Amino acid sequence: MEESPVPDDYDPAAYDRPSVTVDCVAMGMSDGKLAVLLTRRTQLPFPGYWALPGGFVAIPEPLEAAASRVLKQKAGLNDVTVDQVHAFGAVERDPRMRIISIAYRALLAPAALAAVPVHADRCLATIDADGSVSANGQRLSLAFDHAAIVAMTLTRLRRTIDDDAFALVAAQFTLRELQTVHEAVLGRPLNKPAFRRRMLDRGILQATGVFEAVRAFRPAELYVHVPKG
Amino acid sequence: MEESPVPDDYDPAAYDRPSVTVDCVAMGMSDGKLAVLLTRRTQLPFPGYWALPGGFVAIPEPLEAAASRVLKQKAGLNDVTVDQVHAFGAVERDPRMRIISIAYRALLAPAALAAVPVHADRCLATIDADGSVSANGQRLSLAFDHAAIVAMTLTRLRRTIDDDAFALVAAQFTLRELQTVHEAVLGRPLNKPAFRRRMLDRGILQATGVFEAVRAFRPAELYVHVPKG
DNA sequence: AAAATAGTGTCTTTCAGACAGTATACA
DNA sequence: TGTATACTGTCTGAAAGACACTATTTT
Repeated sequence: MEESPVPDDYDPAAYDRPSVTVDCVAMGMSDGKLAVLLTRRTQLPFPGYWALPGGFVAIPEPLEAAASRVLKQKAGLNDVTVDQVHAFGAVERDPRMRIISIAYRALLAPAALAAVPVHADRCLATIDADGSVSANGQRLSLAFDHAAIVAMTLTRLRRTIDDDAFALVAAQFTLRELQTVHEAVLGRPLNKPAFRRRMLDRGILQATGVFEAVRAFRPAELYVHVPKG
Repeated sequence: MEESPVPDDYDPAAYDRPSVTVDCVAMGMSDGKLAVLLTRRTQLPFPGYWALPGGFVAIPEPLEAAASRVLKQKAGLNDVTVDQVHAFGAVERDPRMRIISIAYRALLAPAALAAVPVHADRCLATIDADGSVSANGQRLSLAFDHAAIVAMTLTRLRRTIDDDAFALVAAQFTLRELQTVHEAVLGRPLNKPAFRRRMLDRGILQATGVFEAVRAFRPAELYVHVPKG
């Protein structure tokens, strides 16, 4: 029970190695709902399916750098901060060969999301309250285990939404916009006075004295996020 | 900006691949403190350093299976449930070559932990409140980035201690024992009446009517954990 | 003035911390 | 009876839900 088939002094280069990829869950607010960026596959496996943008990790490349590179190459997104979600390593998750994929998530501000061109092979799909993905009211079947990746990413985001919501609004935002982000991510309505109290009591919001562009009715004050103190 | 150096139709087998390992943070309660199982390295790199038990992932082997296998081979632990913590992929984390390591944590009941034989090349170290690791009051320098792995594992465990504490006590336990686990993991004392109320109000504890073995003073009642309802 | 949204005051409930008290075991 | 621990009663304060209210803007 004590001897390993992989002793410390063994040369790791002698082993067969799995391939390692990163898959990116790039999310943002679109039309009041949480959206995720998908690319359409053209090759086997899963031709024609929607998938998360992903790519292989190069040998001298840190994992986060690979995820950032993928977002730049596949969606034209520059300087995106990514956070690791989970490593997915089921043996049969790719039918071709053993591929371990490390999922990263990116939170895009409204302007960044709107700047991503959408065309036949790239779309913005909605993440529903149950973690499923849909477009035009139609639920999508994603390639590989990407549905599970999105679902787990949503679960994680719900735990950290108090801090992460600021990455999903513009630099200046109204409390109603912030509440909409929370509601879209959590998948349920929130109590307005309680939400405002809770946010303002945290001491990380600063009123600007400026109000949003005039709409049909009373405009709301704009706030900025000042982290820490 | 649109063309990737790793197009979908490229043969992934043609790429250089990193090695992939798992490292295991096997934790349990020892002497009222949170402890972690370490093995001493005998080979380069980091000869003589304490390290987390780890090993390479085989091609047809799921990641969780690799972590379980490592714990069986390196510590004689059978049927251990493991949970993924994080994938560590800094380029220089192993000076020999590019190795991406996926960290798993295991929670050991007191009996399982006590059954692991400790000798010159295996020890139980204490995880301190700040996430550092020490033995005999002496802070240890761990091999590779294993100190960061332990620290992140502790951070994660603190978020889920309400559910995970039951894996760190025996099948029957007193509320004081349960509180000691919470306090050891959180690194701070807890209010006794509040803790008891909170645990009992969850409806997942069942009093057995049996009391612990008589000690110097009044013995406490034993409880069992009944998940869900 | 009507309509619609921004923003607030306040009641109630829930729950955790604090602290003192009672209960039960052994020496 | 003393001592140390198990366990509980109750006060207080913090924070969230609910709901109605006031405030401000355009039409």
